[in-house]
Amino acid sequence: MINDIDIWLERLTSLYRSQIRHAANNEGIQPVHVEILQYLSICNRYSNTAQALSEYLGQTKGSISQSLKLLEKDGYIERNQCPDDKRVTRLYLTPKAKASVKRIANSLMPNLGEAKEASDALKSLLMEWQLKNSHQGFGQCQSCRFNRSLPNGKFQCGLTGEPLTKVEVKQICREHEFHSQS
Amino acid sequence: MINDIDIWLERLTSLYRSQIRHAANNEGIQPVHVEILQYLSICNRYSNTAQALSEYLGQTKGSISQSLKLLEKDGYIERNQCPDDKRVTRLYLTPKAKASVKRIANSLMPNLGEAKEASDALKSLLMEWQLKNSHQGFGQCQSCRFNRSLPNGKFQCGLTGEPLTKVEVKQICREHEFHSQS
DNA sequence: CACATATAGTTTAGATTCTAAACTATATGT
DNA sequence: ACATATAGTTTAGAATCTAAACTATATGTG
Repeated sequence: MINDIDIWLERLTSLYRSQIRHAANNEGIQPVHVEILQYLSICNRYSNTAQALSEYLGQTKGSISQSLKLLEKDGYIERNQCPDDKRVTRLYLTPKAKASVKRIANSLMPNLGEAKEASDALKSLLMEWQLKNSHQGFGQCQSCRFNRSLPNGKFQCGLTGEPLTKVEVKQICREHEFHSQS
Repeated sequence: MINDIDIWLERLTSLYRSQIRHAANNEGIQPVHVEILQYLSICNRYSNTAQALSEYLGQTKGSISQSLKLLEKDGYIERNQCPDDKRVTRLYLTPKAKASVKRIANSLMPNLGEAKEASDALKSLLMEWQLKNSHQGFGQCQSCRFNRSLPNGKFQCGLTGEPLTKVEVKQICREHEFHSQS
């Protein structure tokens, strides 16, 4: 027997995808491309790679690779080989892509960001889910167990030791882990 | 600027789809087919049609039609022309399909149905969303403005006038509308 | 009744995406 | 030096998606 929460989640998912499809149509690109651009607009500087995208969107590397080729051809992204690890190619949004992402964000669920309780509920749902499936990764630094608050009001990543600005602490990171419960 | 709730929703959506994809793999069918079977397992007797599926999943009728053809060939669904309106074909899950749906439900988010607050938050999110986009439809009768509670503990649909059992009042209906806010 | 229009669903063709597997290249560990 | 792991690309074939044309039934109007 399917329970209530599955039904709501199912419906939310379908609705969200419908909206993404519609937004993609308006921009003249594919739904997956919207998701890729969105991810790149909210991920941090450790997480802007094809591999991370593949994990985040749950699709094969090959599929992502093809989408990226198209997005580059159409002037939405730029690629840079990482000097520290030459296997890695970092991805960057062009101004054209940033404008698209902005338009899309405005078209999705206007003014829904205000719903504080809903936001908290979604977060805790996600947390429980990821913990249960030991499917770690992908969350904002501000909710990560590696994140430290410094006395000066700034933040620091306990994994890399690097300082994080107020903007960066809200970005999505591959290495994100929730605080463990018990 | 993308806000928090968009990020959580985005992530929940991606995770959910990953799980569906995985479940579909285990069953040897396509992800869309899982969604179709799930919908048919929770919709009521007015809503088990190709048209409703097309609206619910936000895909073209052609696409749905093709999926249904495959599902019928593989013994997951049966079709019956509706005697009252011969344009309509009603869809029914076979025992094989019901078994699949059961396995899939168990593999998704074990024990997550208990989270009462999360369930409420999702519901109110959905409600706000559907109202804002005047995108009505698809919800459980128990939250519909047409649903009436009878003195004997049973329910009645104000649109069709038909009585609803305790099971039916939890099913998904095409004609569902939330109570309007003001 | 005749006609126009709306709705449910199917079919077709072409573009796109997805997956799986083989492949290149760089890093890491012993 | 060697085995193994990781990042990413390429390829081929299967599946999906969309859009548009099409059939069939219902409904509304003069």
